[in-house]
Amino acid sequence: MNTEEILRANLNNEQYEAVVDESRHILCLACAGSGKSRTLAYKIAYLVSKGEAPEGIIAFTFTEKAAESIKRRVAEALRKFGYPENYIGAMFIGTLDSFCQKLLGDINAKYRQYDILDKNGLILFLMSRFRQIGLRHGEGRYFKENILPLVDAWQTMNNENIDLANIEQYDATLFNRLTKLGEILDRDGYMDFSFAIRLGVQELKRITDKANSCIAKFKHLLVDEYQDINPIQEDFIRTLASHLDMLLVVGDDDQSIYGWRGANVQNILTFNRRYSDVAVHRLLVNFRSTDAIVSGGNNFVQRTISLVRLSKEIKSHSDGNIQDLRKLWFDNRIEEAEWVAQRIESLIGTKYLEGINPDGTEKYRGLTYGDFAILLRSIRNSNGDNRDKQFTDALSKRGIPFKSSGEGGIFDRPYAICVQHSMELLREAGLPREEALEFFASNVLPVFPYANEAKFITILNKWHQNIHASTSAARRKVYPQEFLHDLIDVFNVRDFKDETALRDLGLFSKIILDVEKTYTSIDSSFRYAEMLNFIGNIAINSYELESIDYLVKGNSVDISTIHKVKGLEYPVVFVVDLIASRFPHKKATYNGKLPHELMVDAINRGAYGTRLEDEARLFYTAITRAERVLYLTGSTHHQDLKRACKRSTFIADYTSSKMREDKAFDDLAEKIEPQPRFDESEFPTDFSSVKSYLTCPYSYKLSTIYGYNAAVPELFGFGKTSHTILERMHQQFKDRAPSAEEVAEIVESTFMLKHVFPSNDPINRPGSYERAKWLIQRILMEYSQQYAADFGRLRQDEARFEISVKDALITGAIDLLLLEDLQRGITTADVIDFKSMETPEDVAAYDWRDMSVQVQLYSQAAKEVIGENVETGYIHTLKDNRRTAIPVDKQSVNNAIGVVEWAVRGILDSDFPMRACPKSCGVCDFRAMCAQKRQSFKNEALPPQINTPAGLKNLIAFEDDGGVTNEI
DNA sequence: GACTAGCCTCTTTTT
DNA sequence: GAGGCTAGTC
Repeated sequence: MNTEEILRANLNNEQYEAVVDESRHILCLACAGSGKSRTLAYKIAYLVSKGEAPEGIIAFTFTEKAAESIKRRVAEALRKFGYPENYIGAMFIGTLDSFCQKLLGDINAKYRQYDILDKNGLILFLMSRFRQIGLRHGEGRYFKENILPLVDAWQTMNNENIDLANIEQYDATLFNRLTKLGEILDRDGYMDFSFAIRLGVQELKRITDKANSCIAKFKHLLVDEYQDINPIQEDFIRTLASHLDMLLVVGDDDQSIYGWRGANVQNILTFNRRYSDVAVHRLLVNFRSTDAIVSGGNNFVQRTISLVRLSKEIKSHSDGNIQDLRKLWFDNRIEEAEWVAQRIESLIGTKYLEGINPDGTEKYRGLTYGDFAILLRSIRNSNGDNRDKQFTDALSKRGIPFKSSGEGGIFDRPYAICVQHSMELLREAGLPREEALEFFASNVLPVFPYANEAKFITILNKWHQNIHASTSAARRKVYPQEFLHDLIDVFNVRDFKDETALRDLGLFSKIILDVEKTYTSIDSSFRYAEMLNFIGNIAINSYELESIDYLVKGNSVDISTIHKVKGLEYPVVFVVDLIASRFPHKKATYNGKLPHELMVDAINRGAYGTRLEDEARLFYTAITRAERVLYLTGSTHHQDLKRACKRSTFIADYTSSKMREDKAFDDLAEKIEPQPRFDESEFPTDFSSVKSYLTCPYSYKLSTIYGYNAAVPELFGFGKTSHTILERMHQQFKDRAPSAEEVAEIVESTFMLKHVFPSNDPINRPGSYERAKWLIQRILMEYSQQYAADFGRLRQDEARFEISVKDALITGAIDLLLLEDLQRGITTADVIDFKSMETPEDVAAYDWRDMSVQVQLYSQAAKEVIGENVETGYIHTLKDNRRTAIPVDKQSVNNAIGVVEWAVRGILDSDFPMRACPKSCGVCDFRAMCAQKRQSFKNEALPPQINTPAGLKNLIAFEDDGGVTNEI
């Protein structure tokens, strides 16, 4: 088939027109269920088919998860066109934030060593440096009135692109604090998402000569979910697009639901006035939902938001074989939940038309749990209780499996609380032994029955000494992650069968990681208390388990907020809790600390607040999740509310001639075998996690599924800063090697260690900071001398690759030195290894396996994608400045791919045996929570061997067990 | 129907 | 601390 035929076979007319449009600016209004992802994917494949280079294509998605989904669709479209799927490794498909980070790093490598802080991180950052920022204790309540508003002001200022200098005339205190915050973030090597984009915009605006800039290769920009873009993101998009050949934005103004965090729906409403040469395409056929659901939606938007939307009439495609649309009112919430649960039970197995087979026959399956969603406006009450309780109770009673976004709070369960309270025991010095014993008996044992009392006292004593060492004594830094691991060791969870407990502790480990990332030093009882304050005040409300993961994913009913199901669809949807004053929620306006004079634009458009139209769009988003069956429910009496509830006004606004109000559990079709819909999102996608499976599948489970983190080593960041300095050298010296002085200069300006402070007297009394700096300086000087010829021919790059193996698409990135030959392109890829510099190590015992696999995978991806012929690959160990050749012949590469395929299969089968062996267990980060046994694989197929410089090697998981007892 | 005192209730979350 | 609802008054 030719291009035209492929497009016609896979797209409808509207989609086709949008894909082949050659305009410079394209606005694609795509209603719910109109196939917008498909259109995006084919647009990208179409560009490739016209001969556009894949590396010129950028696509922004709203979340990383959405990026994965788009990538899979692009891969599918590329396949139809007969191109290798690995082309997507050359494109950028991801969030605007991650693009921006990469861009900043390309412009100046120093940004690569900046840590990106999320909101929790920023709160911790402020806590750890509150004096430097000009905050004082006792100034209002510490968190609520001091830290949180400042975090909020910082992010809003950046999101709205408000000039810091303008704040001074209105609020000098705020101005000073924000100024300091910015300075200290930069000084210490941190950034938050809002500031990263702002910096990115500044850098983009500085570009005058595109051909010689780091955006030279980009030509096409596509933006998904354009209705939820905020002002600074729009500035970024606009500036970037001004350098490019094409900008395509896709979105639906009716589904803009993030105004409260700054999204500006005006971006999409006024797109064709703000850009020149705009072509507008409308994808107005909803292929997802029945005519009744769609026409109800049309009526709804007509009544509620007709004045503030682009007018459009959505059409439905077909009704399928079943449909049901009702609004129901109950006396109380328990009855409401009971009805929902019973209705799910009665619909399981209902024959459902899924689509048309390639041979033209209709494809049916029976409905199963995963086909149902229960959507709520809010998942938590203000007192912290879960709002889904009645629903989870009703489902549990009937044995219906579900996953709920309300389940996420780890402090609702005893495990994390037990850890938290154990840590609290050491808040003050002088814990009496009796009290510790009493705590152990009444708080620890009931939760962790295998816990060891004697060890509990021992480690409390050890950490008591660490934390409360007298100020005159030599200070020891406290690493709370080690403390946590010690506690988990004492609690003895090795034989725990309760996965919730293991995941809760894993998330606790993430909280501690965040603390350690931002608190450069916890070296006093005061700082230790600060950490406890963070856990007690902030972490309790803001860390949630990602309830959707490989283990619990399964086939279950989704109980979720509407926001979380953005972009998803379900055959059957219940929108529950439709009561007045909750949905629509009462209106609110911006109430932050920024001078309102500077927030006029934001306030006028209703940003950072809630208006009726925002709530209406949210409701519209909820109902458009439904494919065939939609129930709107609510109830009068709620246990926690004194007042009887009234119906949400939205119930009356949503009308359709097919609407029923009876509560009968009638069958909609005959029953057949329930069968889950094929779910692509279950596949592992990240190479670095797949890699850990090769060492020990159980360590994969502990780190990737349960989320445990390793303790931060003292020289944390040494490898990263070494890398950064090396990259900086290559960025600055493109035609000759730097001199010793020039190397020293780059080291001086770029070297950064976040957990070790420089000595006060570096010349006479150098500390580990100085020693580390001198070490890297010496090594890089030797490097630049010995490999002087490489400057000019080599460039350092973060190379990304995608390898498609049996069903899964594996994404990876490695830092490489690429040797470019003018005629033949990239011919050599070197992985630079810094690790061996930190600890003296016998080079002969160097483990080549991981590195070899990476180089081999990259060589394969490079070959397919950019036609580069990577003939040789090396591992460059900087410590001894040696390059060791890695085999990249066909057989070696195939073995590497075979190894990844083997791991993916194991992960999909949930095959996570412990593979104890003395060598790797001795250095494993997760010793404290592992029984260190030798278990067999369920899957008996052996992986291929890895071809390393030291010959063919087994995976570490198949290393000699050294006499560890075998267990099944 | 207009007005008001008093009572009830208080969200959503990615990078 | 404020928005919104209710019940009661005029």
